[in-house]
Amino acid sequence: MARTTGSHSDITGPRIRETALRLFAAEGYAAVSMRKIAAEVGVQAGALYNYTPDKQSLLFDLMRGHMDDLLAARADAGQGGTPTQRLQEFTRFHITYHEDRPHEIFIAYMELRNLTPENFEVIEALRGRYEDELSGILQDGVASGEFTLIDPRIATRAIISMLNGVTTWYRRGGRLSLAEVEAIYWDMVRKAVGA
Amino acid sequence: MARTTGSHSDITGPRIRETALRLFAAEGYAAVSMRKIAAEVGVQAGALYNYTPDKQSLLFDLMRGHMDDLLAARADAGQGGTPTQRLQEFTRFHITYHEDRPHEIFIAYMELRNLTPENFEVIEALRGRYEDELSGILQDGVASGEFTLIDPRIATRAIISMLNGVTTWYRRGGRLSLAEVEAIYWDMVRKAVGA
DNA sequence: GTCTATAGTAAGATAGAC
DNA sequence: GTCTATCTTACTATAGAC
Repeated sequence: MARTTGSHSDITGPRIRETALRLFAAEGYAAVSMRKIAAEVGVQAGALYNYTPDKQSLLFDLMRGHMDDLLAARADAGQGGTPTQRLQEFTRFHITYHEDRPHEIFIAYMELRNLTPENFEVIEALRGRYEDELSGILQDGVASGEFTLIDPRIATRAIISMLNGVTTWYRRGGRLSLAEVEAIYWDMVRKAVGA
Repeated sequence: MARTTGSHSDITGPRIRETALRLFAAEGYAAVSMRKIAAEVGVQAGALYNYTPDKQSLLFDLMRGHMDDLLAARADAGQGGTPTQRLQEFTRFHITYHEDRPHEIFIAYMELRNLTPENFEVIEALRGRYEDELSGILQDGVASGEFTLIDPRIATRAIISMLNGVTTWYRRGGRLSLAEVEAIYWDMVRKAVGA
């Protein structure tokens, strides 16, 4: 798999990002060396520094890219309707979007502690924007009387935690289809908020 | 804080475990060096090896100790009553037990990937035993007609994920008391299972 | 753009003095 | 039981040839 001398920036760049993402998710940022990433990509360690100034930037760029993509995809998704309809759409969106991005969501929540303080602030702000969408839905639902929640802010965190858990066990081709998973989780979320 | 020569096995042992637990939870197993643990304990790095054969054993012993304690505490907790009563007790137990052990639960779920395969098998089996308790409650509730769940196995994972999320944000002395947190989560769990 | 080679640092773990 | 000192390995990052 190792390559000889040559120019491959259009291939190597994405491969470095994909490989780093996969390894960071599987083994953790601190446990993955630049040499290991390079070996799996098929280059020498020094070549990585043509694409990232350092290892921390590699992690940060992966996380920021994921959050930007997530927020953009969310902005494109359906947002109208009653709070119940919006909550169902949020549940469906969250599960579907992350279904084939288990690495991204895992890193986004687990590698926060390995970011420098400045980088952490940026990612945390983006994460807050995403979770505010769910908070808004829950608050609207309580206001309209559709939902019965003791504490919408805590409910936001509870629902996000529950939905994120999907990626820890769901595997395509397993016992359940994605549509079935969505139905099971929506059933629990809907009932949990009292809709 | 550094100590001079002397015998302190009764003090140093627990301090090493406490310090390693805290640092592993805060920064991750791979990111914490033996030198760093030793520095916070107040000994030199070499002294740690009087208490653990290696770093991996230190992590494994912490995780196994936590799971053993958790299962023992669970065995002592109330187990009788209807499925609804048992589910409420499980919810209360899980939140209360982990409230002042956020480091332990964080490590138990996040550092699994840093265990050797043999050690992973042991911890995973203990974790399965704990989650089986919840699965049993949910299955009994479905059988008795108290709960309406599409898939009790998925519900088990969803509820565990939701409850584990508590430790990521709950801080003693914050806006909510532990009793309030228990009430909020029980309200959502109860409704989610259709009780 | 990638290579080889290496500088400089830090890691896990051990040996032997006290 | 702890210390100092060290072995060996591995790490991030850089320099210069091609």
